[in-house]
Amino acid sequence: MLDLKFIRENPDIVRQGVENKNEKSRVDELISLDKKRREYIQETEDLKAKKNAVSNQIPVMKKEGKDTTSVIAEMKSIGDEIKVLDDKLKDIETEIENIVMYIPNLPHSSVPVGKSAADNVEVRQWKPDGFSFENPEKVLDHIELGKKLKILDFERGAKISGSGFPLYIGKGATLERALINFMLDTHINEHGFKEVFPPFLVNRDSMKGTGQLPKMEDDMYFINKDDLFTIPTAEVPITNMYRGEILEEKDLPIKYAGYSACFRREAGSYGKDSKGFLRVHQFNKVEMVKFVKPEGSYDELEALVNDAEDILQMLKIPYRVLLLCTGDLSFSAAKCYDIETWSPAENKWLEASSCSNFENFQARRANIRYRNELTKKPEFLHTLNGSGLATSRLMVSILENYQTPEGKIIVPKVLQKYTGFTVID
RNA sequence: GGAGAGGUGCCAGAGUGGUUGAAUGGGACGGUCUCGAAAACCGUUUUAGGGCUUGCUCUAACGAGAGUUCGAAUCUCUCCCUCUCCGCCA
Repeated sequence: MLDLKFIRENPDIVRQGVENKNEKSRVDELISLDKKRREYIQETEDLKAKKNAVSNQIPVMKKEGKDTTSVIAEMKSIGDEIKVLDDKLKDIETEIENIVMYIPNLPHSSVPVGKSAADNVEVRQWKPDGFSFENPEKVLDHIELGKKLKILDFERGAKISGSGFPLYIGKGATLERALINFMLDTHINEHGFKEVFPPFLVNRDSMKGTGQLPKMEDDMYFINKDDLFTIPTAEVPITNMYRGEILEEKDLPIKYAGYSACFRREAGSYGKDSKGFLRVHQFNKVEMVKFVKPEGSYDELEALVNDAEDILQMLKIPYRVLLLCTGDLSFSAAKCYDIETWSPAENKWLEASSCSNFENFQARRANIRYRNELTKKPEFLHTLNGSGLATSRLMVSILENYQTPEGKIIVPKVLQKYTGFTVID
């Protein structure tokens, strides 16, 4: 959520930012509503002040034995007036909220302006020693490998739940678990994160806090009976840990890493890049979330990307880092890097991580503040999060990059102590 | 799911219709005292929003929302949460 005062004072900046994000805005409407809102506030508060003053006199008058019936009657009519104004005010505030909750975060000045993913900028590429994009041998894709080695079963997953719910079996399941543990351990022991294991179902306020609602409601699984949403990412429960709280400046930055299953309806995306693991309704992810002071948040973003990259370097998976252009940025993000890993069978890059700085956009929605030691005032902090990383797309790269000409899979060195085996055959 | 108790400031805890944004205690911060510290004493200590002469002023908030009333932390209703007991259960 953007600051109403900021919108009021900088309508052009807001309009431009929203346009660069390929979104529509109702800034003008918002500004005129805001003006009306302030007029109503003044009117209603003047009446309330008067009412309070007179009401406080009533007990005094009674004590003095004076007749209060006419004052009471007068206050009653003022009360009715206040009620009418308050109702109007509430309507306006609801309308303002409806507009403001749909205004996206503005892109940071360092983000390239662009329309679509084609305008994203490659920042760097990394590949292990001796790696080549050319493959003399025939490479199997992850679906073929999964079937041949009996470690992935998409058909039975579909029978149990539906398409997009993969089933991991035997060494495939162990490898998945090993990967999760390896990533968590690395972030906790080497990158200074604290482990958290969050709930997978969250309430409506949490979904609003991180920006999934109201805009993306159709993409979320919803349990009507209990008014709960399955999380699309651990970002939601972890960021909302501090919703409505004021933190101490000395405790910042706060860094959490947590595993969760992630649930996405992916409404309307059937057919496109949807085979196997490429687009699924349930996947596993280790998420990193940071709560930081505003002034250092862009350094924290760079560090966050590096922490995610570390995992891939240890796994020896080729990857590249993209700086997303304005048009490809998500609703809540001010700046975002995607990390894509290489799939030799698809012969393309697959998005495995997204690291974003939300500045105070989420903090404002979720009302997460810290007390500035200098000013002693509560201020909104900045939130960031990054996948570190999502296993499903990463699993594609691991299986495909680590296959042998005979169609076996070598377990990456760093995962071997977690799996207890070195080859899948 | 059933029965009961309860949700007040950083914490503890009073307050059952009338200047109560809230007693009292603790903590924290500032000051006096001290070589220094402790103790003692004095003072400060929620947040959001509006207005203008930016310092003041007004409004709102005692789990959330609605209601009664001239006036609500206090009364009524709905919801949420916590605790205790019972039931069920990984």
